[in-house]
Amino acid sequence: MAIRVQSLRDLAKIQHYYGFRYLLNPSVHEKIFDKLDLPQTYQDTTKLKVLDLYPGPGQQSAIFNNRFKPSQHVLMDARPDFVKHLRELSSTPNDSFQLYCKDPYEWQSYTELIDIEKRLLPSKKNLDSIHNEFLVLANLTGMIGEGLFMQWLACIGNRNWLHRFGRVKMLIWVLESTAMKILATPGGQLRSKCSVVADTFTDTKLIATMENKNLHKFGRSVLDAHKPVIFSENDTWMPTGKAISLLEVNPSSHNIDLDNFDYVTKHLLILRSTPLCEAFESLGHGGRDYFTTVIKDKKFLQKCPKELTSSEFLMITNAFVNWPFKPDIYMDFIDVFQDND
Amino acid sequence: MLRFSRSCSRLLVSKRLTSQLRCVSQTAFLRKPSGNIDRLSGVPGREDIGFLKSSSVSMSPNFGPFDHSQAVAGATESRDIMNLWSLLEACLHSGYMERAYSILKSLYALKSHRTYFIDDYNKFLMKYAETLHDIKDLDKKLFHDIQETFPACEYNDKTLAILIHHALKLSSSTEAKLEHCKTYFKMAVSGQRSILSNVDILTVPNYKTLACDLKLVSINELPAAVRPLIESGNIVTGEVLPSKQPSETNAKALTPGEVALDRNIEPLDKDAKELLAVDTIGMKVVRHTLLGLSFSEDQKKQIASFNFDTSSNLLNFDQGKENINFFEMFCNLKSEEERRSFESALDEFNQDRQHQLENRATDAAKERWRHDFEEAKSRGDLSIQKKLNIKLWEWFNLMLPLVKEEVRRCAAVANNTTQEASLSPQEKKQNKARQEYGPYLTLVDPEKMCVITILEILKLNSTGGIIEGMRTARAVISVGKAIEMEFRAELLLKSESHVFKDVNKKSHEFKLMVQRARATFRSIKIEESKVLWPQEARAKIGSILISMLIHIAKVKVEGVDPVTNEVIKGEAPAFSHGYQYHNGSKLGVLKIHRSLIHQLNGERLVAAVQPQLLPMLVKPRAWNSWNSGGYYYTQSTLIRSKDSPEQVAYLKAVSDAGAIDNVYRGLNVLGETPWTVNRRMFNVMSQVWNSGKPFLDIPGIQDKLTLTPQPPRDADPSIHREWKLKNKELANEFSGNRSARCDANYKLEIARAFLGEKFYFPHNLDFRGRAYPLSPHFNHLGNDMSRGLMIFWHGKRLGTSGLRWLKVHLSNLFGFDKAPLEDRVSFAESHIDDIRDSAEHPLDGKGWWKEADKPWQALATCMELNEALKMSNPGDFVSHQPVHQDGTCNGLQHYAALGGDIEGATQVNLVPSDRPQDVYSHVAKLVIARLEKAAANGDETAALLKDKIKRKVVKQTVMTNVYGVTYIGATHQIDKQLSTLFNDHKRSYELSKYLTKHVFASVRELFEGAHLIQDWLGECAKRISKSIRLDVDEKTLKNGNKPDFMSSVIWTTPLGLPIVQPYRESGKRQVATNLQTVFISDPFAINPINARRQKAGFPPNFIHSLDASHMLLSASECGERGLDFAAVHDSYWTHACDVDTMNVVLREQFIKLHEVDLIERLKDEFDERYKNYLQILKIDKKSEVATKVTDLKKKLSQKLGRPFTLADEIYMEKKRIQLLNSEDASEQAEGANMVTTVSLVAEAGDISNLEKSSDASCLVVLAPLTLPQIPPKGDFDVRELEKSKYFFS
DNA sequence: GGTATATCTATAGACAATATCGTTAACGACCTT
DNA sequence: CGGGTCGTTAACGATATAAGTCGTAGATAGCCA
Repeated sequence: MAIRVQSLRDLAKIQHYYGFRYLLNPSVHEKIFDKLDLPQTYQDTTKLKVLDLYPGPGQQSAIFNNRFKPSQHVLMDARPDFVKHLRELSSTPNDSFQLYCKDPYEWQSYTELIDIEKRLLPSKKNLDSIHNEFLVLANLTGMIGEGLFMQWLACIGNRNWLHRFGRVKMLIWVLESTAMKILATPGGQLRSKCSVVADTFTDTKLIATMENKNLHKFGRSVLDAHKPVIFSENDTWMPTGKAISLLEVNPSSHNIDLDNFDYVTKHLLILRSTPLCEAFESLGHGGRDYFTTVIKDKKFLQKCPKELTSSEFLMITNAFVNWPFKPDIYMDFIDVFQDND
Repeated sequence: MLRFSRSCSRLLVSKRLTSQLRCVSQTAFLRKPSGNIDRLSGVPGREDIGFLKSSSVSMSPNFGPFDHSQAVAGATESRDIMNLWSLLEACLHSGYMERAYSILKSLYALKSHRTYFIDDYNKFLMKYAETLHDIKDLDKKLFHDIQETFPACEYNDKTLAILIHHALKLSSSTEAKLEHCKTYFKMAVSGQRSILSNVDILTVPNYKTLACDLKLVSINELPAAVRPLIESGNIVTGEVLPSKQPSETNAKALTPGEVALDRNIEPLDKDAKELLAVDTIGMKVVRHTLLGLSFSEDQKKQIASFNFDTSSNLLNFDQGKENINFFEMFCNLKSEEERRSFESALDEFNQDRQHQLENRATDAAKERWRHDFEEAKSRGDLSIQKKLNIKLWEWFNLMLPLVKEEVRRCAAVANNTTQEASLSPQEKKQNKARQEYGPYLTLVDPEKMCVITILEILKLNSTGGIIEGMRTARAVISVGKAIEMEFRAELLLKSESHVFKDVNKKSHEFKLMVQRARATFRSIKIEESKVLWPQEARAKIGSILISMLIHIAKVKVEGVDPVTNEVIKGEAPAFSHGYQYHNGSKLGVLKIHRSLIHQLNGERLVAAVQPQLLPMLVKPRAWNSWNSGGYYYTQSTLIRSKDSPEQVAYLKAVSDAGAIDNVYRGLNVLGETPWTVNRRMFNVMSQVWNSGKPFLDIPGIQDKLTLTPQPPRDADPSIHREWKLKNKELANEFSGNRSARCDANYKLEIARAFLGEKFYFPHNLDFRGRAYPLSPHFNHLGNDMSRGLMIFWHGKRLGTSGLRWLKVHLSNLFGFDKAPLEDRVSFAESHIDDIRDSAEHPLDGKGWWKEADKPWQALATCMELNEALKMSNPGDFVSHQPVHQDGTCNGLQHYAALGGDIEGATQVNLVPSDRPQDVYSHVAKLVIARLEKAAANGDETAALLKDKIKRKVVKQTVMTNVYGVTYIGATHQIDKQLSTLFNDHKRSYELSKYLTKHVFASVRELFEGAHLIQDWLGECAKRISKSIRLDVDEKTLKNGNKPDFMSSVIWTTPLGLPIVQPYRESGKRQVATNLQTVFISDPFAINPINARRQKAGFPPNFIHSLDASHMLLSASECGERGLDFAAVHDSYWTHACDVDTMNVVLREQFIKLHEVDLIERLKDEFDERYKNYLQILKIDKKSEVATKVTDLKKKLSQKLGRPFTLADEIYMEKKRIQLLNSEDASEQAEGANMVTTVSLVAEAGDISNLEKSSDASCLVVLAPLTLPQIPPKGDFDVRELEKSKYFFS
């Protein structure tokens, strides 16, 4: 039986949105799913298991469920007002549509769901292709959203958390500003560590985004390449003043040590506009001497970090790993602020 | 010609400071004295210990308020002035006269500075004159400048002094000299005497010429400090005149016998001569005096062979060498008279050593490196693991040419001798930067700069939470500051030798006179050096030097090639500049290479301690003004308030009015107590230290930080997170241990240097008036270890009472301090065997002393007691051990006295009683009672905890509760106690949180009165910090109804010290340096206050200001009675035999302090100080007042044709007050008739019942600032405590 | 219905610092009337 | 000679960074009479 799809007006009656913003207009959702062409990945939806994180008012969950009829659809949310609403929604006699009242922010919640209570048991797939039986939906448009997204990205790099099951596709709603950071291109204004990491470990696409005056900041190339569905802010609730975007994250197959890569990109991107030959010195004692010896390409050494592609960063990381006098990357932190003159 | 007079340069400086802080504000009209303060004088006939005089001064200050209006109009200008000054000074001393001249022009352009401009011009003239050969040129230059370039500027007597000095120097004939000087003296602004008072310009020979040769002035007109020098007539010739009775003050310093010795010094000098031929005459006398005393043959030999040449015999930082043991010699002397002459000889010797010490520190370090290097070279030792010093010497030699080259370039830029055209754009930029920092970089000898840079960087290792390095920002500032300090010291030394040049110090007595004259000279000079380099300049030169060091300093390194697994040797920079992230913000770090770190752990770096941070060998310069006292060659300020120009201004005003002499008196007593190192304790500690093992609070040697093994890559994120946390914890512990060991090392090494020496601690105050020694590493406020290392230099016979107190002291140190005194005595007596064992076998015995609360001090006391008990009459033992008397929860004692709260007073032993009350046990009991009640109601947590509550659990929290500990802080304290009982970290924290609530509630219950006062203080602070002054600046109000609050809480302590809470928003800016930009705060910026900190800090700060007053009062009284006195805030120390006297004194002083109702006086002071201030209130929209206000606003808004803003409201009210305070009766009437929003609210009277919090139904109004009613005072009479045995015990 | 209490959410701020980039103000050279 | 225009640059301000904040104030709900 179909899950109830409600009007924006009705859903807006839920008292607290906890700073999150959701696309509620069903027709836009349908348009998005048309564009996503999920059946191509999930040919047999009877085997499809979906983990729906921060489903909130559950509009997208309902539409998705009605459209693809996955074998299991777990909605994880712990926020009282939404839980109340979702409980009603999931009370329809549809076994696959299950509410799990735990906070998706806690790693603990997943361990309990999967390893302890064994309520959701995704299959483990190899790294040859995108996981075809497991999908993650999430809305990270709240305050903690950006941080959580970055951590999930690290999980993809480490192949832990949900990504231990394989290359699990994720459809994630994020703030437009976050999406811009993730999709920033080499040389671009917003190029930063997270976009390099996203480039390296995933294939990420902008699927949909909210109409606003900042759209152009995505860059023509991104808009042209991804052709996102554009929707109006009136299709969403609640108005937070910040636009939201939907990203499709496809983990790529890779075999890279995240920690070293992380260290190198983090440090180089601090001096994002300094030529490499100088910026290398900030990687450790004698960095300039070492890297300028190892890397012969003079032109490359004149480039600056913000212009580098992910594969160039990879190359530097490899050189770093082979450096006999490399610093201890795990000592790269500050302890408590203690000051005494 | 408009003339203004200034009698001496000190005044000049003070005026100059005033100008700097002065603000062109019209606030005077708001500050009509109301006579409120007069009312405060209270009981007639009671003496004023400072408050009355001081508060009346600070109430109507001669400078403006500190807020945006100051910040914008005044402060930016005063910042400009300060920057220009420091640049002017730098250029003058670097010899960039042209640039200096153009800076003068800029200074001249600042109108508000105009009156003080002549001082700057004089500085210029002084330097300029040195380049001339004919006095006429100087004359011409001056009159050209005064008439043409700076027409609004008048010369003063200092200018004339400069002219005279040069006239004497440049004129060849006596006639010419006479003529010039005559002319100049005729031009005197306020008399010849005034000209002659410039001892920093006129040299001693000048004075002599003027007085003796030219006979232009009479000897009586000379400044007092110089007069004896001239009178003795012993200037250039150096001939020893038949000893005339030395004039005035120094008469006492010499006994006739010594003078006699002076004259027939030859025969005795013979044997010494073979050993050392370098004694100066003065030192011969010292040696001679010493040899004349009744020493053992051995000691006489020591003295005879001791090198009294101070430059080669500063402090002994050498492990192998044993310095002469003055202390032992002193103790062995039999007669009082001998001891006195010994001390005066030692003091004289130490004068010279202190002088050397403060001036030669960097050279000493460099020499040590060179020495080690050459020694290694001669041994042919070229091993890879070179000794640290050798490495440093190599770096020094590599760095020096770079620095020299940079200095050269800076000079070239400054002299415009670069070929701008031929330079690349980058070099042009560089040169531009050089123009800014160049003048500062060319002041100090490049060699010294190199040494300073290296030392500073090594010292900063592992600071700022960076594991193997330091923050860049800190490093650059530290280096810059160190350079500046070096410059100041050199400058002082240079100008001193200028003034005293040609003065031959051949005679002993003459030397003493010179010493005295020098002291006067120094005081003037130090006070004058108010100019500080801007942070920016410090950062810039620091970064230049550091980047050069980074460039050249290399270390040998080993690493494993990850591919081939071969061990590879190589060379890497010893320092590396990089960044780290913390919470998403970047932090510049300067990392030190591991191999160097390793070496640093093993070696001692003590030579790096700046001498300004060591105890002094001579009595500190006595405090007599807000910036004069402490060390001889470094300026220290009375109050440590580096970033609060506001407090400095108040302090200055009060100090100039002479209202805080009581503070100076107390502080000087603290500084005059001589100390020495407890040699036996030092030996025990050294032994422990050298073992490298952890012992008591000394951590063991640790090799390097090893992190826990990393979890597998695909482990759950939570596991990764835990791993990271664990690592942080490890690193924290590691660096904690390292710094603890490092700190212990500093202490021991300093102690080693001062073994057998007599030393003093110069003190100053923190912003609340609490006294701290200026030497930070080694002082009696330190931990148990440093306290155990120190004893009084003077010894006093124990006597019966002393012996008893010594026993009590031991018992107290064991934590057995809540029993009646008799019991404590018997506690010690029952452990006689343990005491002997501990004293005689500290490390290989039973180690009873280690069980004490304060083991090191306990051991020291055991040793002292043991020695005493060995004697047939222990009362005859001469004891050096300080004995402590501590208040029982001193904060609460003050609260109880303030509130007259009998219950509280009883608890903290203000009320006489047979046995001491133990607050902590009492609170523990209350907590248990509460928990039991809760447990009975079925609270499981309570049931679980109720048996766990011990005195110790609550102790710290009760103690810190008075000092405003936060809920979180208290929870941590309790958790520290509980976590030993529960294994589960999280669980114990939960329990602690629960328990904290109950402890707080219990304390509150027990000290009801104290908490009422605490709340009252807090509420006052809150209202004050949320108040608005009437004449605020527009900028303050820029954001609607949320103005920036600018008023800090200000009060006057009973001793008259004005306290300004310095809590303001940080206001930092980015400054570009060579390495990176650094984020530093601008000391001149006046920022909005931090209301939360103002509120949270006030109650404890107020109490601290009281306990500080009590301490200083007790100190000066103890000094008066001839006691040696020291204090750690609320713990008072003296000789065992003097404890009884001290106990009387401190009780008297406490009573004296609290006889006045301090809270009432505080409220009156607040009412006066914050009169006419406004507060923002939210009241019920529907109330009558609210409607009136709304109507008025509407009306005015229509009239203005725009919304009526908060700024308008304030402006209107300001106008009204102005009119009301007017002299003109019609204006007064007009003011009385004026209706403003504020007047409407004020008319309504008490509107506290109308206050609302909800936003919807309330109206924001301005109301006059009112402070809450004082809580009622209880019946406790503070005089009772006179008889309380356990008040302090 | 009202008020004392406990829990919940929203919210700002301390990004306890620095590199970089865009905008604006200021300055100066040059040209035309 | 004045003024206007254009170009350059210094100066200032804004923004992003990393990636398990957190403390608090204010609102709301749960409580009782």
